Amino acid sequence: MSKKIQAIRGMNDLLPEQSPLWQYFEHQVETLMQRYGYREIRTPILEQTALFARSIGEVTDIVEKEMYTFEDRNGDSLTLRPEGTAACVRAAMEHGLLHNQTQRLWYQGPMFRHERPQKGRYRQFHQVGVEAFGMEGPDIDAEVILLSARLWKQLGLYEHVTLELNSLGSLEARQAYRDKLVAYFEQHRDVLDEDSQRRLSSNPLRILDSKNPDMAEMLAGAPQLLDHLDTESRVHFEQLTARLDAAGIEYRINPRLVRGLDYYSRTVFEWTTTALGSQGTVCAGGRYDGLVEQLGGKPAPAVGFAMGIERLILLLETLDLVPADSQRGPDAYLLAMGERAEREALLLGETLRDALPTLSLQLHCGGGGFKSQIKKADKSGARVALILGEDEVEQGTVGVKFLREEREQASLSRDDVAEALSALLN
RNA sequence: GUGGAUGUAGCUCAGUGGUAGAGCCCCGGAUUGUGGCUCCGGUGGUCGUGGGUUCGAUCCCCAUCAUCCACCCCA
Repeated sequence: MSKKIQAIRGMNDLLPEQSPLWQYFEHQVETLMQRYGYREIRTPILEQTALFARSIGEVTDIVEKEMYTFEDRNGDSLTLRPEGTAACVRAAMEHGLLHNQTQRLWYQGPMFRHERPQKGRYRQFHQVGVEAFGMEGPDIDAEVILLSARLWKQLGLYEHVTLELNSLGSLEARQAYRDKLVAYFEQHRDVLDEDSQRRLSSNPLRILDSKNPDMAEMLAGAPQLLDHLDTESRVHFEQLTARLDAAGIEYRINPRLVRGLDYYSRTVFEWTTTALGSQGTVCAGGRYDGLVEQLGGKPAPAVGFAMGIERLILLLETLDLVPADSQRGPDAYLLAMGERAEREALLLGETLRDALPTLSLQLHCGGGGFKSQIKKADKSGARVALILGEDEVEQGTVGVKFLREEREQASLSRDDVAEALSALLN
């Protein structure tokens, strides 16, 4: 076993049994995006390392220790994208999509992070993301949240996820709050655990999120982010919650919700579930008004989110929300007995596909006895078996045996098989 | 990166210090051309890998790799 070449740790094969569920999910997403007027953008999975260092933040865990970074043959430092927003902003800027205009974009694809794999967390995983540029009001924040809520409703997940909401304020307000928070933590340095000591200089806001019960009391007395918002951000946040209230979307304001990426400001949100163990975040995002400028563009407000497809698929499976017809077999399975029948079957299959564009027909190949062929027809999940044996060849007919319903076997003339078959199946 | 659990047939798992079994799957037969149920038979494993203890290791010990779960972090 160990000598055999295996997939890279944390990178999974998606097997045929799984792919219908993925396709179902992807189809839901595509139509949803289309319905809200979002257009798809596809960017390379490799980018210059500097793009991520400059956007996500030099001292975040992602950039410090989780990126797949390596040298190109010419010495450039390249990185497999750990998230989608940076590349999306880069591409939009590069092609002038942000020039004095608004944009609603979405993307989908693999992301890479070198973390220890566990349930719902993989080294290659897939995200669907949404990014809206050039709109600074709370209406667009509300729109992307409503869009995600609609997806949960479509998938039957809405009752199983919770929306958590917070505001980080403007970059300036956040910086001021950060200083105040660090000062508070300095006073209680003896209570801070090892992780938090480390974060004190790198990402003090994250300390608020700690699960360590020994620090709970100290954290409860810490200055609150929401008390230190600048006026504009507070108004923005109030207008957002008012819009969500009007739309009937429930949420929980979580003053300790801080995102791990540096570029967020003002609105941040997460959709979480308790059904997946410790990887409970299924979708997360927020506003990142400063990022475009930070990456060298003309300042443009932006808001977006990303959802983890593996986690959502896992959730659908856990909650038994997999649509039943996603595993459907072909309409017909065509089997043939004997050399001459085999040759005719190949052509008959083509004839039927020509005449009936929506027909799904699987041809039996590889010979075998009648019994084994019909057994395979059954296993394929097909609704009918089309039988082309020596007798049928002789008589210029084809047999139609229904495999999943009590119906008499039919014999169709080869002259008008397509019409007759189509009529039988409807 | 840290901690814990687990690695035996394609899958789910038993099992023993004397080199292995079940169920499912797959193939064939009972039924010269009619599946799902039943019965019978068959294919399939260097017992994750390397080393150690032992007359002998799949079992005991060590290491290593992988998977899973949790921490951390995050989608």
